Amino acid sequence: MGALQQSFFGRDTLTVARELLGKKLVRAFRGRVTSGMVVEAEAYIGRTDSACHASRGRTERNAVMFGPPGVAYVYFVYGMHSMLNVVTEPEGEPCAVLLRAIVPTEGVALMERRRGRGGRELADGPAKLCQALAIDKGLNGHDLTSGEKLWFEEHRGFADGQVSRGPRVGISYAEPEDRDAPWRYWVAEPGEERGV
DNA sequence: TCGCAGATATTCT
DNA sequence: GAATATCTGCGAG
Repeated sequence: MGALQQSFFGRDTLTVARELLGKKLVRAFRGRVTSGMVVEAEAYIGRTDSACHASRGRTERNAVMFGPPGVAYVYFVYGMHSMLNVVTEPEGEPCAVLLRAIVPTEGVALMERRRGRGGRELADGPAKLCQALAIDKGLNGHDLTSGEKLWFEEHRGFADGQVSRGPRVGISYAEPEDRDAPWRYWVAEPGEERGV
């Protein structure tokens, strides 16, 4: 099958964030498969980005970002929410892409069960996405190129006209110049999002 | 339909 | 002890 390899992730973070749109995120858990198409992502560029966790130096929590690309960086915030990131750029560069939203494609019923909700609210936020796919900190450091448990596949692409760019969300603590950086990418018209 | 405040646990100072 | 890359519920319009 076509799990995306390290060569895809080991590039410029903004490029990876942009090209991740339209890719399929697949999760295998307890013999069942759930998946969804990525429609929103944000880039966090460690060294020069005050919004990135790694900008304040290496800690035990963000150590994964300093490792090789193609690895999952999962962390906890607000006491109840997990978030899924993918490490990018060559090893030693603490950069990552935060996945903010997906459109469910397989295992929708199971996701609704895990979320206790359905429809558009199913996985249109970083924490919702993790809950829908049963992602928790146990997957921190997981190798996404192995094709096990959690990985990315080719699915479809989006033309530039369908992709919007803008400032990132929830990083008011960052320096103004980083706050305003248009490093968030999302699909303006997925086409079938309102179908359900 | 929109905007605001509370919740909850891990991490860092 | 304080802060956090959020979500949900509630109340008013």
